[in-house]
Amino acid sequence: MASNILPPVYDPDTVEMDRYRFWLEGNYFHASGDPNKTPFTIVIPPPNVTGSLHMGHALNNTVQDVLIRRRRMQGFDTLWLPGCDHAGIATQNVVEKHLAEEGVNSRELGREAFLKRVWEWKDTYHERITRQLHRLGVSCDWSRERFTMDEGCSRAVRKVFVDLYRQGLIYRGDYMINWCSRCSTALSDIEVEHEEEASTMTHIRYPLAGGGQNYIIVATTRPESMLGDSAVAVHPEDDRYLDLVGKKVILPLLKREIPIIADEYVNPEFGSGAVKVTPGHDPNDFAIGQRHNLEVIKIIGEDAKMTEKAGPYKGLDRFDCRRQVIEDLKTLDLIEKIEDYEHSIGHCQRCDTVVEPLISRQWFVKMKPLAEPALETVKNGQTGFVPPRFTRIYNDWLENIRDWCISRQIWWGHRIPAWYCSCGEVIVDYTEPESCSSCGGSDLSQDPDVLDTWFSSALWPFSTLGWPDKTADLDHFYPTSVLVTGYDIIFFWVARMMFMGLAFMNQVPFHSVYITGLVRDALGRKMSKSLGNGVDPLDVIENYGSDTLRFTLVTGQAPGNDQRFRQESVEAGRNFANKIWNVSRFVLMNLDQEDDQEQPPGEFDPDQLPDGLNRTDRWILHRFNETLKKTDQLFEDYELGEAARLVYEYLWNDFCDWYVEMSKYYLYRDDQGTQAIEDRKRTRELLIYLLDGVMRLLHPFMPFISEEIWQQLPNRKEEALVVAAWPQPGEKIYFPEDVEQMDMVQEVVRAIRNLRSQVKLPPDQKSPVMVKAGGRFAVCLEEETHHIQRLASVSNFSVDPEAVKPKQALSAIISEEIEVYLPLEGVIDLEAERARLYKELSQLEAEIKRTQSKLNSSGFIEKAPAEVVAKEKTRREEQEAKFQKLKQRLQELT
RNA sequence: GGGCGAAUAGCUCAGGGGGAGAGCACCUGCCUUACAAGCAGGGGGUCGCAGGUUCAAAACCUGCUUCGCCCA
Repeated sequence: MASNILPPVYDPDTVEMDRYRFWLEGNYFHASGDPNKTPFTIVIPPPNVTGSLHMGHALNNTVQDVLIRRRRMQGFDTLWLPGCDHAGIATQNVVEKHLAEEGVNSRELGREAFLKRVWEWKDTYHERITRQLHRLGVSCDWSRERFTMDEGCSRAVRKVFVDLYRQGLIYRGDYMINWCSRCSTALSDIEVEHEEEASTMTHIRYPLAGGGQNYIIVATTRPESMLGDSAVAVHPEDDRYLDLVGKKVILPLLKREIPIIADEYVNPEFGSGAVKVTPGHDPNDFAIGQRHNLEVIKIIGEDAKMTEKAGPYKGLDRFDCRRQVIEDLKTLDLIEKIEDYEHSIGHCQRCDTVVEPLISRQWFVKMKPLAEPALETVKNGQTGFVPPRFTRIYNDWLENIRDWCISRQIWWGHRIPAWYCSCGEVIVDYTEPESCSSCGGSDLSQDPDVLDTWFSSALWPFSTLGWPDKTADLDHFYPTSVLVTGYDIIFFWVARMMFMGLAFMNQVPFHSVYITGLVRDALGRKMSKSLGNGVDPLDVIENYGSDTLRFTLVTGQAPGNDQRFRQESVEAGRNFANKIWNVSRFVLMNLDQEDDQEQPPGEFDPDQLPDGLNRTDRWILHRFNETLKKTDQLFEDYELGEAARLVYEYLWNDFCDWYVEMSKYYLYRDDQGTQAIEDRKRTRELLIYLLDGVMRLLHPFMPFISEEIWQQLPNRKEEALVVAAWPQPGEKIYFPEDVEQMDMVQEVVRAIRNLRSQVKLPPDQKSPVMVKAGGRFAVCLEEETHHIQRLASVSNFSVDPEAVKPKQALSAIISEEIEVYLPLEGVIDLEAERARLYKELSQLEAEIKRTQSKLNSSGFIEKAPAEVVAKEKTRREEQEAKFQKLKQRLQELT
């Protein structure tokens, strides 16, 4: 039966297609909300509805799914809450661009019509993202899916805004903000990306007022900003300028008189020690201006063109103006010099336009009071970062936090719940007021701006659970267990969720923050649209299957570290999937042998070990048990890549390469004796048990193939692997002695294979082998004769403590007590054999030297732990014995 | 300028005080009835450099070099 079902090459398409539907139909991802069960909660970092998912999403969601699936199998009430983010500026930009291609100007379209188009866009891409997540196999509870702009989340946003406003933590005012002239909106500080760029430093002479030839030199990277200068500043202790402080200079071009002031901010070492002060267009200058009551002159407008305050330069683009100003200053001979200079320039995160600092009336969140508890809870361990080094990044940022500009001059987003009355009153409320609370008038208009996208994202862990209502979900699932996200949004999102969660829920939003790295291209470059080096996860899924992609991503990553995405790694993952498939085929194929009519394989119970377990059985059970324990520990430490590698190694190296190979002896033995039938039955039971167990272990990483195979296993108790129990280490399974003995058997097999390989004996040409063995391994080697014969192509296998090496034979020395002889019918190549033994001897000599020097050191003998010394001594004895034997073999060949 | 990370086999990366590991690539032999996307065997490394701690360092400490990232 099974052999007919499973083809020899694994085809993920046919398998993965139906499995996801099967899970959905079974409602397995649904969190019960049962208050008696322990919850395990993850809220998804909501993907932007701008476009489709990239490799970073694939990694991020795979990690979450791995964590969630294991917890589900462990019996937690797991909730993985999915959803999307409206992504204000980003989405508005792509839709605007899209409309422009249709020849539609968004601004002309009008607010309502434009928003209608964005909602359509949102629907399309939301659906696409959902489809992609399904393909990836994520086990989200889709019945609880949310969107940052749905009714509930919007209500949460208004509630938070109004409450913070009433607490005095949200205010409106004229301050210096970052302005993107292309997006035509204010940005927060972290939405500005600074890039080092080659530029120039222009040194300008500002003539002193009162005539004469004296002037003071100021240096600037932005000559056009001089049009807005309100002062020249020097350091108060700078001797060079002491007598000039209080005097005035004539601002060139505009001929305004501006004062020379003293301020600690100025670095006297830098340039001439005098700086021009432009309070309207530089944050530091703004601060100086406030200290000295300087006039703020706005010379650059929101359109990045010069205002009328720039006099004759009015209307010029800021960069054209820069060129013109330099030209005009040159004409006046007021340029001292222009030198090359590299400095960092702020760009809009979304469109890369150079950001303009300017004064604007915006809404802000007062950060200090909110930041403090967010710092405190991380310091006292209520929330921890994985890996911990990111704690510092978080702390540094929150400790130096500045107020958060939250208003955006775009249309797509949560409208600010503030209304302005013609009488001047500002009303901030949960719902639209009908009349002015001050004058009673009804001439109210709502603030046209929307909130920073991250304002709503900051509420995500509780707004999605029903807040501000007191819902059962909120009660049960908050705080969430772990947040999985990239280090690039620790400031944007993690920190903000922390302070909002603490402010409104009085509890941290999550206990752990698992930080993933970037998925880069094969050359280590960031994947980007402009480079065209992005790899579409859907392409990988189509070519290799989702399990393969997931396995590749998980094994390729260490927490917080970037990884390169390489074709070769994907192929390795694909090969692993195929290996899993084939070993399962093997097991399933061997379940329906004829004697099953009388004795169908029963169920192996690790807690009721049957009589008759042989050494190989005990060995593999022990190895499986160990793998379970280690994997669990790695899971607890969030070392998912290591955990996946461990499962890989166990499955491939132990289970496939050894246990399955050895099981063939019992399965294929032509023997109808009671013992043989008993062996066959037990072996099948174990194969089923072990395959079942490793499928469970594998399920979080490779859910599709594991579920598919598991569904074909007999003796299933649960209805689906996705909700089957996580495997537990069996308490009675502990066979270290068998493991040691099996290691020796394997070593002997390898030695024989190695000897055979020296003389290129083909596998079907079996040869006799003699083992000279005394001591504790002699019996076990003899008992495992049948395995050694099968695994090493041995005809006659004999174990004898008195064995003597035949003249025409190759030999291998395994230990003090064990030697392997491979007699050869023809004449052996003496020269080659000598060379081989000689090489082995010289390697051994080097090892002896190292061991001996350790043992010669009195410090080592006295200070190293006794067991280390003992180990070293044993090693030395074994080396010596081996050395003597090798020398003897060499002599025999001479 | 401050901080963080990386540097280990030809390539990509794990590891982390007590004999250097994996995958891929390479060489050799095998279409062995689960798998050639495989099996078996093999070669290949002063673990970036220099100091220090230690009986013992690739691992811990200090400094340096190169690359990358974050912040100012």
